[in-house]
Amino acid sequence: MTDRRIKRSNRALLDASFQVLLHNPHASLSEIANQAGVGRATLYRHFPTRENLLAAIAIESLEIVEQATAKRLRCELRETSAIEQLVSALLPLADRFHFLQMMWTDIELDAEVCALYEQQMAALERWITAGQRNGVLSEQLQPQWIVAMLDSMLYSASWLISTHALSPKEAEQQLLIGLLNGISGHKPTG
Amino acid sequence: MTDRRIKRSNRALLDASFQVLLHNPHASLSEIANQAGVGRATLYRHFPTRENLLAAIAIESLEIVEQATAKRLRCELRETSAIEQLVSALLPLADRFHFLQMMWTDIELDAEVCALYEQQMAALERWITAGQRNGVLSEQLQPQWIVAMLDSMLYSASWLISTHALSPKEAEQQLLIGLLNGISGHKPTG
DNA sequence: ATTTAATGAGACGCTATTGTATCATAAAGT
DNA sequence: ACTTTATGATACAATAGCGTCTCATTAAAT
Repeated sequence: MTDRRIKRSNRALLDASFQVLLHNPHASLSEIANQAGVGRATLYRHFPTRENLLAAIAIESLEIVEQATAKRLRCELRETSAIEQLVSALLPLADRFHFLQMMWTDIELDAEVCALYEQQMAALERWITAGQRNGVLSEQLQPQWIVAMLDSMLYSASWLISTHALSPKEAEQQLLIGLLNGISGHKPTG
Repeated sequence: MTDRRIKRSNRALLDASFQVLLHNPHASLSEIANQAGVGRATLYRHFPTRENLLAAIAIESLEIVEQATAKRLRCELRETSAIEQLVSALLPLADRFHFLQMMWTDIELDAEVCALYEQQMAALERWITAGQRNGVLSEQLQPQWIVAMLDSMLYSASWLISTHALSPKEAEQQLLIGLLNGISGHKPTG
């Protein structure tokens, strides 16, 4: 019933377009098709319009993130190690965050993208609020600000990794210290 | 000697293009010229190419940032309040950071842009390194990571302000707490 | 008042990209 | 083996944006 070629082309296109657009947001659909090893016509058969393609990548990205976080977010946040684990799980996906942020202007009009995004944001905010109740997270900060910090620091980490300023290991370490303790010198040790 | 009209058109173009591109990165030069209340031909007389225009905005943005920070960065970082003052000075310029980040792919090829950028980054890193020596900033973190955190959190703040999720005042407060102390609950108070 | 030159309006050619349509081929399903 | 259909190649029309040029107008400089 379902032709294997469809799935194969679809994968090749989603993978290639993600990689190509990540490094050149202005890339034409021809370039993308070439990089995917697929005819331009085939690209249009799978994704009728450019917006459509971008939305598809965004949705896949959001689903990947969801898959990596869903289990962790389901159980209540009780100790700091859970945050460390979340960051560890999310950091390898920083490219996806990068893409979503970079293309936000183009994809924010898509209903499914928005729905997924808001859904995940809501889940994350609930998790964080629980963490605040449990004393793991500061109650001085608003949940949405903590979400924003997490998001933007993942982006920073991926940036520094991609420019080889930091190794992935270093980046993760720095991110956790900075996120959890801030940048202040250790005055609490007084 | 110098015709006032030149300066006036130039200002109108720089201001309008910054605002327009901030909200629609794909805006055409026609739209920009319209918004500036200037003919399209005039735009081309001032900025021969699109890249040229983008670079000009970037350079102006970097100069604005430099003007706002130079004095503060010149005197050594000795106490936390200096950081708070830097953030206060920088937060109103978050739109400029936003622009630079959003257009980075398009402007990173310009020599002057790169020079200004690296120069400011270097100054900031020196300031931070001094702050670490003085015990104001954590020595566990690499200067470039602290820079990245500052940058990305300014971006986050401007985002939340622009979406009306946080008021400017709230955003500044949350930013400072998060940046200096991190998101952890107060375990040091034990 | 006269000269200078920046501007606005518009026409023009050019290129790149988009999206559609066609048709032979070859791979997959039965 | 036979049928179905996804694909690749190609041609095509349509659009949009870019960059150049011209010329009358009008503001500014002297």
